[in-house]
Amino acid sequence: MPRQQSSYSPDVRMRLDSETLGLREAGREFYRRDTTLVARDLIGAWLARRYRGAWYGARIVETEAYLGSIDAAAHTYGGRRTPRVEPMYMDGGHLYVFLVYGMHHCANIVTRSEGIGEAVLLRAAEGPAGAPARLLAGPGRLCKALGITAAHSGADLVASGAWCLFLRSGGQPQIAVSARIGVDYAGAAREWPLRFFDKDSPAISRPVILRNPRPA
DNA sequence: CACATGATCGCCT
DNA sequence: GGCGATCATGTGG
Repeated sequence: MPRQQSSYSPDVRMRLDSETLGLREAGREFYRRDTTLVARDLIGAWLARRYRGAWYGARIVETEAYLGSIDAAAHTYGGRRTPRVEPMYMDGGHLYVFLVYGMHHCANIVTRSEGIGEAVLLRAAEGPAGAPARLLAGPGRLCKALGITAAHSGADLVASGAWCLFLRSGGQPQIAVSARIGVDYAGAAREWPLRFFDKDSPAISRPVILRNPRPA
């Protein structure tokens, strides 16, 4: 049977509320810190993109840290360098975007300094008020809704004019931790508690992952 | 609700 | 040549 494309309209890009533009912008040093800390601090931040003169954005509610050469789940495991992953070795604050399963994109924010190869995967976000609740609930959906593709791999989030990250202000969200999703091939690293999500968000990609879902 | 399946292609071995 | 840092749909309980 022929498969229907997504039921969401293909070109929806989330318009950023003008009031959120008053938040403070993350500078280079924010991204150069410890990758796991950055992954935590990205919960509640707004990723914004300028497209044809207007700003669009979403509030990040779920992330995963990928720890480079020591992390069997990371594309840079063992210090591997290929053309695809080269942006992951850029200075903190750049985008690393790749295609999975031949049809979905995954967006990451590079952390630490040039040559290290660590990053944070953006797994889910909430659109501005009025957007469908689960429009950005998953890494592929997030990229689709914001119009992010592999062509954006290597883009700079700091002072580029086309991208911006606004840090959360005010109340701290309740942040929960779990193992990462979809990395069962990664040996011991599959258990590492490197997934962070806003407990109260309706837009997280999956509910809490149980450690022992099916005891014998 | 909980699975199971197929789509689809760039990348790396 | 094999396989994903996924998702939408379909089945059955």
